[in-house]
Amino acid sequence: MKNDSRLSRMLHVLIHMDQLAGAATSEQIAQMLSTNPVVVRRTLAGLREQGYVRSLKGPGGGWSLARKLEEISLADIHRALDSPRLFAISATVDHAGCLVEQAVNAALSSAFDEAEQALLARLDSISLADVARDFARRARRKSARP
Amino acid sequence: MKNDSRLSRMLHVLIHMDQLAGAATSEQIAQMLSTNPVVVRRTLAGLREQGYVRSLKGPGGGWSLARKLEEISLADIHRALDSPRLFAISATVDHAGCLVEQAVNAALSSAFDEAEQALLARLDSISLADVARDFARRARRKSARP
DNA sequence: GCAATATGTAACTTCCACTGTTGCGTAGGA
DNA sequence: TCCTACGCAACAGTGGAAGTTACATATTGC
Repeated sequence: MKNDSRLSRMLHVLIHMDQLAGAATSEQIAQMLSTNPVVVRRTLAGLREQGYVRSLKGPGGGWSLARKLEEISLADIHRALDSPRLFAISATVDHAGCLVEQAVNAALSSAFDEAEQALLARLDSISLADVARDFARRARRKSARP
Repeated sequence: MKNDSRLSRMLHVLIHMDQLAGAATSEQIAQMLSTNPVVVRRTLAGLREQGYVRSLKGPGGGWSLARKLEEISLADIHRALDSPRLFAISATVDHAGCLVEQAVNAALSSAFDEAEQALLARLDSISLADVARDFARRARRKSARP
């Protein structure tokens, strides 16, 4: 299976947008991400629906933040992307009546559901501002000792 | 992305194998799983390498358990399948030098790595015998109140 | 030895969701 | 009006699990 990189990419973009003065075009963002402007617009559209970013058409237009980084958690962005599948593994339901299958699925589901809840709680506890602060720290460290 | 169902399927099969008296052919197992005998042999081959099952050729041959269910954890089977990717989401590494990307990846990686460790620990704490006992409980409940 | 059974394995095709691309429509600024 | 930038539909590309076909090999039982 191929991996879903939308969450990672969108976080990356949002922090960059915060650093920029004005708006960024999907063309510019696509270059940041080494991808295509259409992919950028497609993915950012979900974030706009949830009010995290704004888009403007025409010259001088582009994308900009609609909220402060402090008010956005990593889990918010995950949800804005329509909560994509977190796990690459899942239970089968080939034989709904098979008690063995039910027992296996119960064991797996409880483990995976728990892991998912813990992970989402963790992502909810991290704001984009936290990440931006970590970025700033890395930038300082780099300029101090290049 | 399509989901990986090998773990779920193999657990299902192993419990069934424990219930059976003799060996099960890949043909029979394929019917249990609604799949193809070749897929079964391909997947069980990994478990055989790790000593969890045995296979015999010729008439009367087939697959059988090489260890007690008590001695096999769910994580053991996951590892015997070569530890497939657990998560459908991953970080990008398009710009190794971008400090924003590094900060984002650090945040995501720590959350995902933690979740993975917790999940694997949980899967390690559950033995196939535990699942078999749950199966037996379900069977009793069903026969008591059909 | 021979026939039947069952695994072992290579070499495909199929399937699915994210990703990438092209093309065209629409809105806004100068 | 022209240029810019987003909006969106409709594809093709991609990677890995799953499915399929074909054939080789080993074992049992006669």
